[in-house]
Amino acid sequence: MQIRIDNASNRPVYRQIIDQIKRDIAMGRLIKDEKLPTVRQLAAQLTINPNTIAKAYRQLESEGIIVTRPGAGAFIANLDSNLSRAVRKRLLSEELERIAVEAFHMQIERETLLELFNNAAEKLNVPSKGGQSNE
Amino acid sequence: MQIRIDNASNRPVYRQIIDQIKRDIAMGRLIKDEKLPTVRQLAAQLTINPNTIAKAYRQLESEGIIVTRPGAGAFIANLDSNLSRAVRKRLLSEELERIAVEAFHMQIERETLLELFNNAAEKLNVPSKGGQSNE
DNA sequence: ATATTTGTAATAGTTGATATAGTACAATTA
DNA sequence: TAATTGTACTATATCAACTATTACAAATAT
Repeated sequence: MQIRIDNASNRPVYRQIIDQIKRDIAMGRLIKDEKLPTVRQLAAQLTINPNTIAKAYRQLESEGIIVTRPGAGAFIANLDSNLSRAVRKRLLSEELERIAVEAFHMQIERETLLELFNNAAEKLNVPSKGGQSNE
Repeated sequence: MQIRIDNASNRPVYRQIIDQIKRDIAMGRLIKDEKLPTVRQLAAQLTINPNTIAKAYRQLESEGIIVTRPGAGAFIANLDSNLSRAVRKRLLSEELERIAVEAFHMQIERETLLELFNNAAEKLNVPSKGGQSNE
């Protein structure tokens, strides 16, 4: 488990941990039922307080990303969003619109932005069809 | 000037103001040299502290989005990013990759995501070619 | 000229999030 | 039975965000 904390970032440490675990899952580096490092292990490895790791794990569990069992450890869970598909699409749209605003002010043209988008979608493992419908 | 503050949001008030002004510019609702509401006006209208508005304006000025003159007011500035094109592209890529991770966990397929992306780029005014090059 | 309006600055205080430190507990594992 | 694991709790420190208030210099209006 390779996690890098950027202390210069204004993004909270526990958030960086969440981001990177979710990213590793999306990239296929972590798969279902795989065991995550223990709270104390990861805390020692990153030299940060165990409470911070625990907070990240708690958050990931509340999102359904991992499953934890005291005494056993933390494990990657099934993919299963608890939100309706309409809500999920709205959330993503809001983020995409914010990026579009940024692109405008950064004077990045539509074609370039589309290229960056395709790179991102390909780099990560955004599935192509086959998902269940829940509109 | 129509600005809506969502007190339930975890996004800071001064950030919401920045977001909406940049959005209005990107949508063509605010154009160059147009005058923004005064700090005290907007503070009274939104019933928040003038310092919060001032903070938003200060931030917008530091980004080169607006120009302020004590005694006169705040005005929409020219489009002119101070960052290199490479840096701008990297910043946008990082945000797009984070969205791709979210899309994966939300089980939104690539085609749907592309559709949402196109909607966002069209809704906002992301220009299509013609921008200066600075790679 | 003078008074008003404007953005800015500075100080002081409150609240909430973030992170650390330390201890303890119940469930699992060895 | 002993060690490990995630969780819970209290206490403390720091920082960002926001409010409240006052003051100042530049621009505008009269």
